[in-house]
Amino acid sequence: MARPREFDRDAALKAATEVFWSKGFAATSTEDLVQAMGIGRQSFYNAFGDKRRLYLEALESYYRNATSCHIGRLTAPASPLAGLRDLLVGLIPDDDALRCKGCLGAGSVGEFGVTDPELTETREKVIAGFRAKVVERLKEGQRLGEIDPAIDIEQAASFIEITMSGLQLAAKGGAGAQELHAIAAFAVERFRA
Amino acid sequence: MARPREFDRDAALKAATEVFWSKGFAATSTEDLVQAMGIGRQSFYNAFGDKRRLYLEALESYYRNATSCHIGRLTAPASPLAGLRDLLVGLIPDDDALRCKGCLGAGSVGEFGVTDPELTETREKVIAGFRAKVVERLKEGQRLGEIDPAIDIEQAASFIEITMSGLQLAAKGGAGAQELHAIAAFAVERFRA
DNA sequence: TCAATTATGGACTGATCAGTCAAAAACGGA
DNA sequence: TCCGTTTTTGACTGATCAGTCCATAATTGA
Repeated sequence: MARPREFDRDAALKAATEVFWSKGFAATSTEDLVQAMGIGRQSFYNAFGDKRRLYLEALESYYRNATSCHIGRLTAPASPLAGLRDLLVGLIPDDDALRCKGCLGAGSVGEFGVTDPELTETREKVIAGFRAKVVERLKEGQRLGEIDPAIDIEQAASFIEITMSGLQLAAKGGAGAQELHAIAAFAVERFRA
Repeated sequence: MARPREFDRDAALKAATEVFWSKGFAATSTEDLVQAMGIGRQSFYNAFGDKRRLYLEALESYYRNATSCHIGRLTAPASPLAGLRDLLVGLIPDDDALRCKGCLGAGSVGEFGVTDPELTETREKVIAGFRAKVVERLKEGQRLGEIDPAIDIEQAASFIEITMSGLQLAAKGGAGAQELHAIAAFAVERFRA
């Protein structure tokens, strides 16, 4: 019983995500956003609240999608070590333009740190779920004798997370795909029994 | 034969560096800067050019100082492996407020990526010099039998760089000092013969 | 003492910022 | 058809942005 929305909310969110991803939060203006989203100013505020709300929403959907992809690569191969390798290697796109955008999640940590509790909470919730899967795969690796039994699982999981961040920052800094793929494989190889 | 500057240029630069370090480039206003630097607006533009010039200068002096500290820790111990460990552990301050500021260099990569050639050049020059020292220490480690001779030196050096970035991003994200110290030690331990 | 030069303080610029307002338009239910 | 509700459009808000202008002050060499 009211006028229906003319634009596709999901598509607009996706367009906004791209802008935030490329430019960061602070350097993105609402004008940039409405332009990229192809909607009017008031529609923007009606549908998404404000700039910060939109950023939160974009980040959340980005995390959801990225995490699901990560877990897919982590768990697809029969070999746990291969799964971990695919996880890390898969972070690095071959396409230059895509790779040097880095990771929106890493970008938000770099830009906000721990200054925004809502953002921090979202991040930690996502990471906790993902980390559990990594731990699972690491344990499996030790059970199968692929991974050095002397390695502490929790530390190894933290190490994987750190390596992911490092790879994504290096990608943003312009490192080449081949080089980064090699480093990813190198890191996982350090676990081999 | 002209009026001398009333403020200490180095101190002002240091104050500006702190602001950029805490807030990033885009989120820092010139008003923030002149306030923190304790100087007038015109003095600011006289002495430092403009906001971007000041950022470049701040980043350069930050890099110079940080790199010298890194190399100090890397080369101090007799054991190469201990040097690498001290390098990584030393990235992580115990003080919470300091630690969660992360690294200005990492921040600049996150914020600008490869979009600013001048900034990228500065970064790459610094990293090249530092990396050479890491390579040196890795070779020494292999010579002394501390480091697994099967490990490729160049990949190991890249891996150290990646781990440094990862640790600093995690610190910015609020990770604890103990946890990060443990991960740093864990990473280096992966090299042991 | 004065001329040349640079630093300083404060007002000022047009541009852009995030966000709001009001009026018109498009729909579903009655 | 007409009413209630929501979307859309475009103008508009005060605040803040980076950077400039100008008059005054402080210094040194002549």
